[in-house]
Amino acid sequence: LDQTQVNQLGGVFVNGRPLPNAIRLRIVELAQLGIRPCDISRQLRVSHGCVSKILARYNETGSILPGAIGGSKPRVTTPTVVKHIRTYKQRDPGIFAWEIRDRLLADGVCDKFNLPSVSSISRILRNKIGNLSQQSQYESGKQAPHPPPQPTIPYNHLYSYPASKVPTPPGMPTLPGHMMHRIWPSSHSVTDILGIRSITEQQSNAKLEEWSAINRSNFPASSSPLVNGTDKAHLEPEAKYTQMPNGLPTVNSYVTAPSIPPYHHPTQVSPYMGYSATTSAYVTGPTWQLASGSALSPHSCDITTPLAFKSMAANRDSIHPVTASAL
DNA sequence: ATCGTAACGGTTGAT
DNA sequence: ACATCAACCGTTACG
Repeated sequence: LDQTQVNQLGGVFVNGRPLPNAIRLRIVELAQLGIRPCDISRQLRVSHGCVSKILARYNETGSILPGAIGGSKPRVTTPTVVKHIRTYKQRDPGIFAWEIRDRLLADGVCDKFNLPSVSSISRILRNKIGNLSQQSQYESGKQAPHPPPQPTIPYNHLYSYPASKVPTPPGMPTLPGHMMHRIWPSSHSVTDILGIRSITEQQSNAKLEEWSAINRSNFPASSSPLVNGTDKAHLEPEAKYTQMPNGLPTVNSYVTAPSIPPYHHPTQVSPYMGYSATTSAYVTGPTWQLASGSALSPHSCDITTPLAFKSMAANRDSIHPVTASAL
């Protein structure tokens, strides 16, 4: 159950599982400081292949999050089918799943290969159509079908994919004002970000992974990643980890920094100070040890990370001024 | 020396 | 409740 391993660089990883978000975050941030990928790889002890992948993904999606793991895209349960099922159920709340199935076939909504199984239908009834009273919101607007049982934690603000595939480099191209707050990368207040993140992650590590699903429920001619992302987030049953954070993250503490200066004053955003400090706080946080244990274990390498920085700085000295100053 | 990428062994989760 | 299986994971190695 604990498949934690050590790579060639001495870094800890869990085979088959995504790198912890804290590390993903640092990869992107170091890159934004102008540090070369190969150096990031060595310093964070993450394979350069992985660094490359994460940075590439970040450049085109704007998110540091891993893709959606597992599951399968609906083969029969298309939005259209769900809509019809909802209608049937609404018209006749006492209808049986097998009756719905028959009707789907009779009404030509599905052919016999397209046809959902009875258990599928009942699952849809259970999960996607809980309350039959109000449901029109989903069709027209962008509201959750069933109200979020828990306060919606605004981690979307930190991790969501931007509406366009436009990379959000230091220059930071502008997006519609109302979604400016969604732009994730911010060189500003790393502490704030990590602070929020720790709370966020306390809530559920797995949830982040799930809602980060980019195109999982993506049907042909579907909408933007952003929409899908938020949709998915709202549609999640998410009854698994109902761990409530003691304090709620304040959206306001996240300050949007529209631009990232070419160079920072090293003291301003110093990986050495900033990261080790914030990260250790992040790691040793009170309620940090959650259920999803295995994925968190690599965080323990945070302890060793400062050492990595030190040795690097000692070794390479003035070879790469940028790197050196950043360290 | 760097970096993109495919093979590989692994996990996940909707169907 | 259980099995599939296609999605993704990070590492490794090659070019």
